[in-house]
Amino acid sequence: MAASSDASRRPAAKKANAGPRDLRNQALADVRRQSVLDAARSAFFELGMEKTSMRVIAHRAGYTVGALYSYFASKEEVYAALLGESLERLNARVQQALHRCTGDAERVRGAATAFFDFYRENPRDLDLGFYLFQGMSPRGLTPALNEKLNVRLRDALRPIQDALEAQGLSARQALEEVTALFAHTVGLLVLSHTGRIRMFKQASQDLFGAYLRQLLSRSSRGAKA
Amino acid sequence: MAASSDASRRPAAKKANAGPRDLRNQALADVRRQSVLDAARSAFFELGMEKTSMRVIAHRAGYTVGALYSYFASKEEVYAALLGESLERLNARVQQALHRCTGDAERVRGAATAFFDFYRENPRDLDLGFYLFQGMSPRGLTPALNEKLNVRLRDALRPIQDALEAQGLSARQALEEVTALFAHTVGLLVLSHTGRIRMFKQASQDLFGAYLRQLLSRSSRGAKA
Amino acid sequence: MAASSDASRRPAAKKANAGPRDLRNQALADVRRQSVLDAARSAFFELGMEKTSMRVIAHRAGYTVGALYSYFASKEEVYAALLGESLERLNARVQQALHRCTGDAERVRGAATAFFDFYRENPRDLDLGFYLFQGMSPRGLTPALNEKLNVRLRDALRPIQDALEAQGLSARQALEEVTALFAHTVGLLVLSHTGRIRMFKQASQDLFGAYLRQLLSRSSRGAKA
Amino acid sequence: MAASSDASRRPAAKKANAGPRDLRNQALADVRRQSVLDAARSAFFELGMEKTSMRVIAHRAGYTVGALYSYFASKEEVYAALLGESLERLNARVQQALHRCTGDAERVRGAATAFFDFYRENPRDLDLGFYLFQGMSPRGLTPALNEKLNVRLRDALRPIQDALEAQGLSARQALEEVTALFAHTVGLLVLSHTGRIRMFKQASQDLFGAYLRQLLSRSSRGAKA
DNA sequence: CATGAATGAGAGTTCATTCAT
DNA sequence: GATGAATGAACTCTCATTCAT
Repeated sequence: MAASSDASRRPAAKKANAGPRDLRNQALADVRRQSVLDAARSAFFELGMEKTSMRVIAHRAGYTVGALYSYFASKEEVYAALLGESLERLNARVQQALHRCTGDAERVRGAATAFFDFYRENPRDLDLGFYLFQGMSPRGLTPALNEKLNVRLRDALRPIQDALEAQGLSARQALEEVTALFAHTVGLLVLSHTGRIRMFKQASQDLFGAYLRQLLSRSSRGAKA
Repeated sequence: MAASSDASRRPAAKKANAGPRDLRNQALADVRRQSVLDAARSAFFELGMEKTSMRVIAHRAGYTVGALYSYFASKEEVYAALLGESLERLNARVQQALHRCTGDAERVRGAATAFFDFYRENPRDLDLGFYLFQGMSPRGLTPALNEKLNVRLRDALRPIQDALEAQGLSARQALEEVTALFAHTVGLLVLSHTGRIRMFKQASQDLFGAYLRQLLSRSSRGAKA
Repeated sequence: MAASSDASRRPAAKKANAGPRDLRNQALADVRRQSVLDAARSAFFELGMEKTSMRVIAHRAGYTVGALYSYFASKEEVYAALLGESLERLNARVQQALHRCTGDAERVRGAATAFFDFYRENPRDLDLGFYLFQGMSPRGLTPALNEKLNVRLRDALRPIQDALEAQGLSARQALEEVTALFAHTVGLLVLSHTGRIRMFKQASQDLFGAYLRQLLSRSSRGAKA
Repeated sequence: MAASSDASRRPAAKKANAGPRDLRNQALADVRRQSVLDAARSAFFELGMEKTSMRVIAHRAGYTVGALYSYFASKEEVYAALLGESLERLNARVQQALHRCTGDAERVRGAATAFFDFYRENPRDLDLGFYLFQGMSPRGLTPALNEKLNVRLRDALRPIQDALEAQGLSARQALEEVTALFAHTVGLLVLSHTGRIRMFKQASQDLFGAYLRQLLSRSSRGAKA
C-alpha cells in the first residue's frame, strides 16, 4: 500500500487473480525474498547497521548484488522490510502475553513486560527502529510506509493503554502513562545496550520492575479516586 | 591515564618536562587542536554524524585533511574528544543550576531539569553520546577513555543523587532513583528527537515534569518514613 | 536483404511458406512487435536516449524485459527499427507536401520545407538518426541495414533533387544543391536544439527561409543560363 | 569564476599570493591536472563519450580512480575542461589564420575555413561541444561555466562577423550570415562524420567551398548595393 | 512466446588514512 | 607541523543480456 512510487520496480508482493502456476512462482518469489531478508537480518544483527552493505547481504543470501534489486528497490527498502517484520514480531509477543492475563492490572503488567522483554532480548530490533529516522533518504521509506510502521508500533502499546483505561484512568491519563512507560522502557534499554547503565551497577530489569510497580500503584489509586 | 594504548600514536596532549619554548609550542598546539574541535562540532551539529567527514572538518577548520592527523589519530578520536567536551558543558550546566537552589527537593528538581534541558536543547549532544556504541570501532575509544567519559557523565548526575540522599533516601534508593531518572530522561529525548513521541501528541517537557513530581513525592515520602 | 547476418538470431519479421495458422500468429507477432516499438518510441521521445533502458521499454509495453528479446535481438535493433519508422514518416510527410505543389520551384520549396519542418517539430527523430553513429556497437545495425536506412533517407530528398533538375540544373548541380540543403537543414536544427543558435538571437526558421530563397534564386538562374 | 559551488572541493586552479614553494607545487599540480586532461582527451577521442569512464581515464593517466577527484569534482567537470581547451584551440587556430589574411573577403574566407578545418580535422571536438547539452547534469557545468564556454565559441566566429561588416554588410546581415555559415558548417561536418554525406558521394570540403563562394558573392554585392 | 530471476560487469562517487616532501 | 596527492577499498545502484522454466 505504500513504498514503490516507481512502478517499473518490482512490487514487494503480488496479490489476486493468479493461476496455479503464478501461485507457485509467487510462493517461490516470496521464499526468496524472505531468504534475502533473513540474510539481511542476520548480517545486521551481527555486524550492525554501518557494516551491513548490500554486498554483504547479497553474499550471505547467496546472490549477486544486482539480484537483490529484484526484491528490494533500495537498501532502505530492505531496512523498512526488516523493521516491518520486527514490529510484527513485537505485536505477536504482546498479544501472546495478553492471552495469559486476566485482570486489568495483570494485563498492564503482562503487556508492558512483553514489550520490554522483546527489546531487551533483541537489542538490534531497537536499533532498527531508530535507524529510520537517522539516515534514511526518500526512496524506500515513503511517508505512507513510515506511517504504517508507526501504526504497528502504536498497536503494540495499545493493549496497555486499554488496560489502563479499564482500570479507571481517563483516556488522557492512560495516554500519558503509556507514553511515559514507553519512554522509560526505551531509555532503560538504550542505556543498557550502550553499556551506560552498567555504570550504575544496575540491572535494567529491576528498574523496569520498579517503574511498573509505581505505575500500577498510581493507576489503581486513580481507579479509586 | 586515558586514551592511547598505542604509544606510537600522537597523544591528545603532552605534559611534563618542557622548556619555555616547548610550553609556548604546546599552548599553540592546544589552541589549534581546539580549533579543529570547534570545526568538528559545528560540522557535526549542522550536518549530523554521517555527513561529517574528515574532509569537511578539515575544510571548516582551515586545515588540510592530513593536518588533522597531527591532532587526532583517527576520526573516532575526534568524536571522543567532542563527547568529552560535551560532558564538560553538561556538568557546567548542572553545577550552575545548583547554585540557584537551596532546599534538597529544589536541588533535585534543579539539577534534574538542567540535565534534561541540556539534552533537550542540544539534541546532537545526545547523539554524540550514543554514537559510540553504534558505529565506533576499537581505535580512538579505548576502554580507559570510555571509563573516563563515563565518570564525567556520572558526575553530572551525582548532585541529584546526593540531594536525594539528603532528603532521606538510602544510598541504594538514591542510586536507583537517579538511574531511573536518567533512563526516563533519555527515553523521552530519544523518542522526542525521533519524532516517535509526537505520535502520542505529547510534549516531552510535560512528561518530564510529571515524572519529576512523582519522584519528588516518592522521595519526600521516603524521607518521612 | 537486410538486418540479421547472424542467422541464429530472431529475425525482425518472417515471410514465406506459411499456413493460415502461421499467418495469424505472424500477424499477432507483428502487432506485438509494433506495440513494443510504440512503447520504445514514447519512452525515447519522453526520456531521451540515455534514460531509456530495456526495462523502461518493457514496462511501458506491458512486457517483461526478457520478452523484448523475442522481438528484438538487442537494444540497438530496437533503435534501428525506430529509425526505420521515423524515416517512413519523413517520406510520407514529404510525399504529402508534394501533392499540394505544382510548379517546379514550388515543389522544391514544398519538399524542402516539409523535410525541415519534420525534424524541427520532432527533434527526437533527429537524435535517432545520429545515435546510430555515436554509440551503437556492431550488433543490431549491420551494414546492410544501415544501407537500407540510408536509402530511405535519400528517398526523402530525391523529390527535391528531381525538382531541381526539372528546373534545369544538371544532375551534378542538383545533387550538390540537395546535399548542401540537407547539411544546412541539419546544421540549423542541431544548433537550434542544442540551444546554441539562440545565442545569436536568430530563429532557425527565418534562416531556413533565407537559405531556401537563395537556392531557388540560384536554380532559376541556372535554368535560364 | 564558475564551477565549484561546494567550497570543500579543490579548485581548478589557484592564483595569487604564492611563495616560491607554492608556485612550484602549483606548477606541479597543474602539470598533473593537465596529464589527467590529456588522458581524458585521448580516451575520449579514441573510445568516444560513452565508453570513456572515470576508471578508463584514471588508468590511462596512471592514477587510481579516487585520485582524479583531486583534480576534478566530477566526470562532467572533466568534460567541461576538455571543451574549454578545445575552444581555446579553435580560437587560436582562427586567430592564426587571420594573421595571414589582408583584405576583408580574404579574412572572411580565412577565418571561416580555419573554423571549418578545425572541426573537420578533429571530429571529436565537435562531439565535445554537443555532449554538454545532452547528458550533462547539474554539477560540473554550471550556467556560469556554460555561458563562459558559449562566449568562447562566439569569439571564434566574431572575426568572420566583423569582416562581413567591414565588407559593407549591416550588423544584422552580418549576424545572419555568420549564423547561417555556422549552421552550414556544423551540418556538413555532422553529416560527414556520421557517414551520411558519403551517401551523396560528395566531399564536405567541396560543399563548404561552394557555400563560401556564394556567401562572398552575396557580401560583395551587399557592399556595392 | 513469455516469464522473471539472475548474472556480471561497470557506472560515478566518497572515504579514512598514509606519507614523502 | 602541515601539505596535498594518492591510495584502495568501499559504497549504492543500473544495465543489457541470458536462460531454465
